[in-house]
Amino acid sequence: MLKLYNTLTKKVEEFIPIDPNEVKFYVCGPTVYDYFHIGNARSFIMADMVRRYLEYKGYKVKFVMNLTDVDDKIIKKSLEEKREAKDVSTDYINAFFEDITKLKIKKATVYPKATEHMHEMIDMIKKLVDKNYAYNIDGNVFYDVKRFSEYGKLSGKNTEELEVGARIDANEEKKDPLDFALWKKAKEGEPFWDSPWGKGRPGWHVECSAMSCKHLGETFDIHAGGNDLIFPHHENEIAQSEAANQKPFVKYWLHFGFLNINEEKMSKSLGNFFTARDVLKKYSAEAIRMFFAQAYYRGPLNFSDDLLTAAEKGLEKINNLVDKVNSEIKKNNSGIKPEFEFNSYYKKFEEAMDDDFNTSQAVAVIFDFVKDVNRVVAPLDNVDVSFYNDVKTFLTKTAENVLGIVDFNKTTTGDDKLTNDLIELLIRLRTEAKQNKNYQLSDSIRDRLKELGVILQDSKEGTTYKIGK
RNA sequence: GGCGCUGUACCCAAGUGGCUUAAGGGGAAGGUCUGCAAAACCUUUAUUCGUCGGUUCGAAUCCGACCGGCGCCUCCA
Repeated sequence: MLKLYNTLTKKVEEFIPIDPNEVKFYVCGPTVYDYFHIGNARSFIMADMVRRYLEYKGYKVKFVMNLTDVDDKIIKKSLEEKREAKDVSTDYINAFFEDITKLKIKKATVYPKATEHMHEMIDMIKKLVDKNYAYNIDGNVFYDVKRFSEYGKLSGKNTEELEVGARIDANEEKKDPLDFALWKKAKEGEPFWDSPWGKGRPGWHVECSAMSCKHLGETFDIHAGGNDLIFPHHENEIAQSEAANQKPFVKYWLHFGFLNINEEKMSKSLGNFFTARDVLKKYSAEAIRMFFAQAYYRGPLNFSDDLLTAAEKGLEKINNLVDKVNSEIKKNNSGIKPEFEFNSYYKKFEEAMDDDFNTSQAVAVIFDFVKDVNRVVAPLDNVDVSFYNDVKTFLTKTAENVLGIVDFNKTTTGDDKLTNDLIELLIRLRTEAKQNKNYQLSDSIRDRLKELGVILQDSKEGTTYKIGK
C-alpha cells in the first residue's frame, strides 16, 4: 500500500488513484529563460523517481510537465540579447531536453507549451470573468481573491494575515493587493496575443491551470513541484481551477525540499547556483541521482562537492557488482546456485518506497542486497549463471528502473574493439613481465595506463581493467 | 508578526511509542588477497538521538518549555 504526504491535508495518506487504470500526474516544469540549476534538477529527478515507482507498482502514468515559454524573464532576456523571445525560449527548451536526457529523467507523456495553449487559457479567464471571479481593468485582468473563500487552504495562510504582512506589493490598479494577474496588457515591444481584453499575454499561474485541465482533466491525482511553489503559485492554481470548474482540482499535492548551499537555498536570485549541465561535467547522472535518493525528498539537502563525491564512491560499490554480473553473464558458467531470498529484498524495497517514497531506505536495501550477494558468492568457486541473472533482474527493476542509479549498459571497458585489444595486449605483456619478476616494467605499464585513465585491477582470476572518467 | 520544515556519530542521512542492544553511505582503523600497490571483499566504528522537565511498564519517537538552523509570506524547483 503506497502512502504519501499530501501538502493539502498535511497528512500521510493512502494513494488511491481516481482512475484505477491511469494515474494523472502533473509537475511544474521550467521557465525557459536560462539553463536549469542543480536545485531545480532535484525536483525533476525526485518527480521522476515517483513516476517510475508508480510504474513499478503497475500503474499506467500520464505524466505532464509544462514548459513556460512566455514570461517576463524570457522577454527581458530577449530584449537584452536583441532577439525574438521565441528564439530565446526555443534555445532553452532544447537545452532543457539535453539536460534531462543526460540526467536519465524519463520523458513526460506531454510537454505542453504556454504559447500553444493561448486558446485554453483565454477560455479559462473568460469563465472566471463570467463567474465574477475576475475583473478587467483597462486590459489587465485580475483574479479576485476575496471571491474564493477557500483561498489559502493549501499554504495554510489566511487572507487577513497576508494583508498585514508588509511585503506585499500594492499594485495601484488591483482591487486588493492579493489579487493576481490572469492577463497582462502588452507593453510596447513585447510579444502579445489577441484576447477579448485586448492585446496581451497570460499570467503565469493560469498557464498550469489551463494546461493541466486540458491534458489531465478538471480533477487529477498528483500535482508536484518545489516547496517555493506552494505559495502563491499552487494556491493560485487551486483558486483558478476550482472557481472555473467548480470541482476539486488535485487530490494529492507533493512538494520537494530545497537544495541548499552552505545552509542557504540555492536560487537564481541569490546567485549561489550551479547549473545541472556544469555539475554533469564532473559527476555522472547516476551519482547525482544517488545523492538525491539518499535524502528524503521533502527535507532540505545541502549541496557540496564532498557530498557528491561521497555519493559517487558509494555507488562504486554497487557498480562493482554490476560489472561482475555483466561479465559472469557473458561467461555463462553452470555451477552451484546459492540459496538466496530475493523476495525479501523486493519486499523491503517496496516497503521503503511505499512509505512516502523513502528513497534513502530503498538505497539502504540496495546496499544490503549488494553486500549479501558478495558474501554469498565469496566462498564459492563456481556460481551458476542463473543466480547472476536473478541478481541482475533485482538490480534492474529497483536500482536501474526506479531509482536510476545504475546502468547495466554502461560499459566500463573500451567502446571500440581496437582499444580493447590494445589494452588486453598491454595487460598480457605486464603479466609476462610479472612472471619474469621484472616488476619495474610491470609497474611502469600499470602506472602509465593509469595516467591514461585505464585502471588495472589484479585478482585471482587475472587482471581486468576499467576506464575511469 | 503569521504559516511550515528542521536539530540523530567525524561528515551526509533513515528511523517518529516496544520488531532497533539507533538503517545505509562517506571517512577512519584492522584484516583477507598481492612481488608491491591499487581495487575488491570482510570486520570494527552513537548505552545514545539540541537542552531541561513531564506522560508511560517502556520515548530518539508523545506533551511542555527553552536554545539553534532553514524556508514561504515578492519572481523562484
